[in-house]
Amino acid sequence: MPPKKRARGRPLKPTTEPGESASYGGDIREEAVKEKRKTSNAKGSVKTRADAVAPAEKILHSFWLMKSEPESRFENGIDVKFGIEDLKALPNQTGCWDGVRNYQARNFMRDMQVGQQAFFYHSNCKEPGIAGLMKIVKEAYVDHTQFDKKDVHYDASSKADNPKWFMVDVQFERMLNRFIPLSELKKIHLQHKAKGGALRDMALFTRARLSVQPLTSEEFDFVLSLEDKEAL
DNA sequence: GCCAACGTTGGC
DNA sequence: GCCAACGTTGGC
Repeated sequence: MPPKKRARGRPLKPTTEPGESASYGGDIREEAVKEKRKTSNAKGSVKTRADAVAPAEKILHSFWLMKSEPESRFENGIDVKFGIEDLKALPNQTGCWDGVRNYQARNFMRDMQVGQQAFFYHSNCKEPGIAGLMKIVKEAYVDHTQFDKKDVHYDASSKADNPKWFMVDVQFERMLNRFIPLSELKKIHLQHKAKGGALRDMALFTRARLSVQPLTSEEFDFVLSLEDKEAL
């Protein structure tokens, strides 16, 4: 992989570990495990034994939304700004998505596969929303910034022999034909929640604070289709 | 700049 | 293992 400048994810403060059993980490997968246990448990009891069931297959998501801040904001004297234009400006238009310090978001990054697409979402700014598309070009590997005392996302609790935090490499793919503002997505989400539709359960609204989130292919296609339609 | 939502921590 | 206090996210 080309060595490159950094792209930063949502500059979350380093948190100390609650252990790997993050409350939401792989929630969907856990649901799948539960289902599997139910059906494969001969006694059909509520109680299940972990060693009595076959491991559930990993349910892998294929589409993603990743948040970053396009406007300057200083954290410990360091500017955490990283918008889609910053990614575009890097060599090979590629950067590593470092600085993610949330277990659920980390787990999703570890599920990412090379070639998958992600929306670049602008957060904490004048007009939040989806700016463009990028591609995962390197699967999850250790986020070196957790060991760098000078880095905003330094995590003293993470040990080199058992790193807590990971990142992926992303490459700019293209801008959307138009910026899709959060406000518009929200209106659609509310409509779909009331009457049904692709965005009824979109993580952007059901898990607003999650900085790396999966989309179903229906959600992805729907959002993408908006770029060629008139703004609401 | 406010503050609701919610993830994390730590006391018990 | 509960849950109150705390800290952060991120829209508004």
